[in-house]
Amino acid sequence: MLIDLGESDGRPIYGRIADRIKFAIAGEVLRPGELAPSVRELSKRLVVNPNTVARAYRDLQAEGLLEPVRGTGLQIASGAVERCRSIRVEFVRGRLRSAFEEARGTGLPAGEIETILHEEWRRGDPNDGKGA
Amino acid sequence: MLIDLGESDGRPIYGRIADRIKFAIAGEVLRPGELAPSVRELSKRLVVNPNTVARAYRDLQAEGLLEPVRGTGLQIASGAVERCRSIRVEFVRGRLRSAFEEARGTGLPAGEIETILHEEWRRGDPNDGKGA
Amino acid sequence: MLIDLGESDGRPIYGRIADRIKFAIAGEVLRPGELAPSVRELSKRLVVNPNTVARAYRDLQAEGLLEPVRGTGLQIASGAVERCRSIRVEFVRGRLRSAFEEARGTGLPAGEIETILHEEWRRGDPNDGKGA
Amino acid sequence: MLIDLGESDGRPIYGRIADRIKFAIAGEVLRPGELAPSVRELSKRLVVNPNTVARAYRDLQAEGLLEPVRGTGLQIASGAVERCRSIRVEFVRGRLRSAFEEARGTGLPAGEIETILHEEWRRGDPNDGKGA
DNA sequence: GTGGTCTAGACCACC
DNA sequence: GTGGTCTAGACCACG
Repeated sequence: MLIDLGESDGRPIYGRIADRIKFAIAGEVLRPGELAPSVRELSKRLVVNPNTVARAYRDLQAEGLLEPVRGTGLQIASGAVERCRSIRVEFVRGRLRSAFEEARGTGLPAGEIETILHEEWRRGDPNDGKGA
Repeated sequence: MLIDLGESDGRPIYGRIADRIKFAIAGEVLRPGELAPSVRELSKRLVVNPNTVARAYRDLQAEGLLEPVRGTGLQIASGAVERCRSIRVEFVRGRLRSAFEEARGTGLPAGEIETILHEEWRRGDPNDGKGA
Repeated sequence: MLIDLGESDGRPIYGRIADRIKFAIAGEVLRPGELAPSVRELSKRLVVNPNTVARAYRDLQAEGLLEPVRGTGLQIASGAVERCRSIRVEFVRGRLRSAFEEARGTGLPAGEIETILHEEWRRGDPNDGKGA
Repeated sequence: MLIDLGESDGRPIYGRIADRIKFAIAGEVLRPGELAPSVRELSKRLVVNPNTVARAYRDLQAEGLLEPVRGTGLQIASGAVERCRSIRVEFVRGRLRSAFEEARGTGLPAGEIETILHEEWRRGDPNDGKGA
């Protein structure tokens, strides 16, 4: 799970870690009541400074998605799934929106952008070319 | 021309200046052989430190889009238009690709992402609803 | 290491710093994966403004010789040694070529230039006279 | 004569113009008592700002190689040939010396530099490969 | 007038 | 601690 942080596109590592946790909650890979992976373990797995993971967890606590359990660790909060689902959708929406805005900002004709859009969208589609 | 840098989205100013120049070259607002606006003039217009503009121009020189003419200014290089055009489409392609990757990384079902994609794409389309 | 920038021959400081780093990489004084000296440290050692060192490092990044590691420093890139080696010989080749062109441009007979060439080449040769 | 200034290697134009004049005097293309080309004419031929040519001529006057003749122009001074000859040799010597110093400064083994040196020297030799 | 170099110092995000 | 961004202002060479 969430071993990979994707490309280092300039976004802070802690933010990407937090996002991954959110998506894992939304996808019910992590369920309410379960413990999030420990800071030490996760930092080893990601080959990242423990402080960085701690920072991600701190942010998640601030958002009410993780709750500390004394002497045990951090537990996924009860209402977390729903909140993460909408976060997830809004995340996607925001990314797409700003990508489109930037693309249009170049002055390229919309048709040309749309062509690229189709190409790139298909490119990552695992079902593409399979059949039907 | 190119007076506006758009929203301060966190990207560095010098990068946005460089982009504007690129798009101006690609759109033939600035043509090869012409001089780019002087550092001092542009810095006044944008209410920005001259060093910031200079940095943008330096980067553009490194990409071979501007050429210094001693004591005169910076001239748009001869092959600049073509290079800018390709830079522009690669820029768009890259943005879309990483947006899609991030969107897929959330674990949202592809169909749902596609829905959002359509919504957001139409949202910015100035011609939308015209033909209806 | 690389404490000395040599004579102030009119070339910009940042360029000489960048050259030193390149030569250090080519000579494997700095190896891929290691961190380059920090901007602040090096600027102190060279009694130079940190921005000046930063500019040198920025140029080296643009050449793909250094890679940023967030919050940690700048790391010598993996392919850097080879690239530096070729940079180094191309540097030498270019200097010699333009020196020869300029020399020929004076209209001095080639034989006379060759004489001076031999004199000057021997002049700096530490082994000269040894074998005699 | 001296229509070409060679590559714009970063050296100031006025300096290169002055050099060309010196070499022309040394090679007796321009002889003492003759008039140097007028500022206007030369600036047109070189496609250069007249101020730039004027600056070169000013420097040459300061060195005593050109003398103003009232209402007529600038005349090559009487002792100019000899002085230019030695200037020419020293110019070549200086260029070669600094090129060698820089080449050695890279840390490349002397043998390797010498190889490049031979290659580059032959490269510009018009007699090379002709025969004998 | 032009760009280029350099200094000094502030502020930021990240690890 | 690290690098990155930006400002302010001085100084230089060139045309």
